[in-house]
Amino acid sequence: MDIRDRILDAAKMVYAQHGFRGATTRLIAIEAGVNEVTLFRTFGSKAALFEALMEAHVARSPVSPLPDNPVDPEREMTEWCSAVLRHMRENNALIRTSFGEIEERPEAAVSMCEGPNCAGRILTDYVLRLQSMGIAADDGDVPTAVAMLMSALFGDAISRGVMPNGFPQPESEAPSKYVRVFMRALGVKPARLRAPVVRAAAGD
Amino acid sequence: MDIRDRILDAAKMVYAQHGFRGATTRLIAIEAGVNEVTLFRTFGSKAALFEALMEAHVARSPVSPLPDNPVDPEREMTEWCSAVLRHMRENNALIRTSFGEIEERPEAAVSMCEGPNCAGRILTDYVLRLQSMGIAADDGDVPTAVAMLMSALFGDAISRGVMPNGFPQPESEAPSKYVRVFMRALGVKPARLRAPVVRAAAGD
DNA sequence: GAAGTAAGTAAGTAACTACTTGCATCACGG
DNA sequence: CCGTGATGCAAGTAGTTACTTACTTACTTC
Repeated sequence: MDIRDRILDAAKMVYAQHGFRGATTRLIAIEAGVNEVTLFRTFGSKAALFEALMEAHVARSPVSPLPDNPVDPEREMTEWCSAVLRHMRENNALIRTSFGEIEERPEAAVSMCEGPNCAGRILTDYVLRLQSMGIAADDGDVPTAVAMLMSALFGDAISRGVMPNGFPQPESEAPSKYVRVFMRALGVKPARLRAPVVRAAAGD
Repeated sequence: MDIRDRILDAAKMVYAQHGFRGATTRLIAIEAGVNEVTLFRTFGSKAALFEALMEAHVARSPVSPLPDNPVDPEREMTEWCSAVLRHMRENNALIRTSFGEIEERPEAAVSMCEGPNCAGRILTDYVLRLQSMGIAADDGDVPTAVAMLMSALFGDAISRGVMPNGFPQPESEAPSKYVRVFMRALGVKPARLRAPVVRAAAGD
């Protein structure tokens, strides 16, 4: 791998674990397996390195889509939530650290929020489609329910490690549980009550 | 105020803003209006000061109660959520910072979680009472719904500043909106629809 | 007024941190 | 074979940080 990318990767790891102040150029260089001087020659300064890091991070954050034409809302939303949650969990230390430094370095947290912000809009649009199709009740408070679901994913990714019994068990079924509660809050009927055909795959 | 408490208060503020590494003994001393040497004479070391700080913090975190005999669930839960959310918002920088340092100093975040953990149990018990009274549907997923509501409060307190449009507007009405969605998810009827007699299940 | 105690002041120490400089090494193309 | 550019290495600089030491000041109590 390119030296620049190796340093960026190392910086990401070290930053996630130790924060900006704790992520010393020495540690980053060791983690990247390069000389500390190389780091300065490549990026100029620690601050510049972190700017590059944030840019690189937002550049390659995937955004999970939701189908334009909902067919099986429960399954579709569960898969979507699983993907979003997995992504958040993979980056959980990074998210926590950047949030913890909002006061001193807001840019980092703002970068981190682009993904979730976008995800929230995607989900909102999807649910509005469900409403207009008559699949979801038309008196549901969509923005609030979406905020709650997104917060649940966020909280799960970030806090489950510290307070495991505050979250649904087992971990692997959390997304489907969140989605079912979400659906009920918005008056979305489970598939088997809507369609003439029944479930072939009864999950639980 | 006692010098010890003045230092503890200052430490809390400075820590919330700058994190453990950034909260230098010098800054804390200035903020407390005492000499830096006094700080060391009082607590011995920076680490010991922070231990004392966490202890003091959990010692005086209030826990909002919920009535033993529910009368008006919507009002009661809304008031409770407002209180919990207010408390979280007041400490939002502190919560963020301690969460951001979980990897390096887990104790701080664990202390911060005691409150929410306890709050979650209180809410769960309350909802179970609603269920046994027939006010809430008996097929609702209480633990998951509670997790989602608590996450919503947590997320609101912590992230609203960075992504305001991810949360219900206006800020002041967020608690009541969360509660309404929560109630619907658990099949709790608004007060006016609840007759003295219980009707058959699966209304929606 | 003596004695004790809590606080301030000034100065210093050892370790660490971001960053620089100067020089050696090595791969590669002409 | 020679130059060039990327990298490593050793050393150094200036600033910061936790913590210490030695001394002074002010207030209380006997």
